[in-house]
Amino acid sequence: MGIYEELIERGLLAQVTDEKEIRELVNAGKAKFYIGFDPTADSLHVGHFMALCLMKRLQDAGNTPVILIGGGTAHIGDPSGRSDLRQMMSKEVIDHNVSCFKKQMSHFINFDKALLVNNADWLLNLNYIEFLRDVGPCFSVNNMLRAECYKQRMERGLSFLEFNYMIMQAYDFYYLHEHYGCNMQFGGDDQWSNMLAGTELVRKKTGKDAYAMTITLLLNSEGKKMGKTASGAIWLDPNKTSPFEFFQYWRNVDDADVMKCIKLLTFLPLEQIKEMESWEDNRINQKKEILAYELTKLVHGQEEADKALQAAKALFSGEGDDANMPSVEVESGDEINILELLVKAELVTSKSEGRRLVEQGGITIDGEKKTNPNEIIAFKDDLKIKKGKKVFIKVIKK
RNA sequence: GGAGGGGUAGCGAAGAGGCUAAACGCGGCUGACUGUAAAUCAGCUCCUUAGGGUUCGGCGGUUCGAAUCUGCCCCCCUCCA
Repeated sequence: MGIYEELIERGLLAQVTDEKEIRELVNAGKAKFYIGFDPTADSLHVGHFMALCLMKRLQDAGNTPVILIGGGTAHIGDPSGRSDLRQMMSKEVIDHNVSCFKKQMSHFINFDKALLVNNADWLLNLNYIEFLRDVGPCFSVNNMLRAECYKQRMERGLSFLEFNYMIMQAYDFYYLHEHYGCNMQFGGDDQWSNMLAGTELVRKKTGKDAYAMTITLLLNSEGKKMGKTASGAIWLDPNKTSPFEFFQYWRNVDDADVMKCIKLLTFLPLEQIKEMESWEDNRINQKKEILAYELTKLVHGQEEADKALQAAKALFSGEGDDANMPSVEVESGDEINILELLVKAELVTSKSEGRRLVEQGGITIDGEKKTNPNEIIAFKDDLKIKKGKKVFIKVIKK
């Protein structure tokens, strides 16, 4: 089985421009493919994770990844699937984010056999008139307006700035094709129209074929994007989302989504996954544990994954070692008001919220349920606080 | 540039001088039931030193009293040019 078949089997591919050609290219390890990353935050998140995994898979099969950092396109902002205008980012912020991305990706991709480019290097110096005369004739506004990615914005308003995003992305492909021999583009399925614009531009300008394929968007059984919680994205940066939180996110996915995630995101061999599919229902929690462990290992390394697993076992089933429980340091005297403690430990954002929690019986400290919001807690070295059913934290006195 | 409509809590959306810290829905939190799942049910969901305090795009004004009336400003949408 070739890598292409494996990708299909895992359900990773959403759309391709030319199945036969792409299959041959990829299976022969002859694809030089690019994926764009918009540096709109200072860390990659789970949404990027799929793309990184796909890159790794293809790289392992002998293909060459080209990682394109959208340092230039970030100045415009992609309107695809967006209901509102993106905030314009300053050059300093973009540069900072770019460097953070580089660092994170290097844990993942073998850069000896990959390229990393930043489209700021060619987009920022374009001359408007020259550029328009160069690629402008290749784009039909009529066609662009029909593109799915603008639909939503056609109703709410689309600025000319954002309208140009597609052209920039298409130009990237053309540029990479010319300068680096890049013959394929990958991206999220929401990028499909932008990517098609690229293959068409390459064809019109050079007469050569270029290919595009999209990765399935990671949706849960309700059709919502995964990798987000109420408080924001799940980040790959351990300082923004701790390995334990990361582990717990996957440990808690819906039953209906477990096997899909395992297929899509882990590197477990397909035979093993098939075997897991035949497991009885009561092993669902084992599956979730495997999913969480594998993904944590991929992103944060084996050691962190082991720690997260141990901590989870200690907290939820009483086995294992609770030394790896997530912790925070708090400055305090030997006694502290319970509400103040909760706020300082960042378990709640206000004392009102803490008061509510305590009154509703949601706080347990060192195994003892607290219901009096005015209680003064003796604070010697550390306290184990449980908030609700799933949030555990060890508060250490600074 | 002209005409009209609009900006209310994380989101959607009521409210049109006091009874409004602001209906309702979603989301979120806690509890019950469970399997660290889903579904369901109950409560909670601005801050607080628990006395109060600060909110309805922004800054002023009228009034005993303003999310509600008013002046200017900012932003968004629709139609016309």
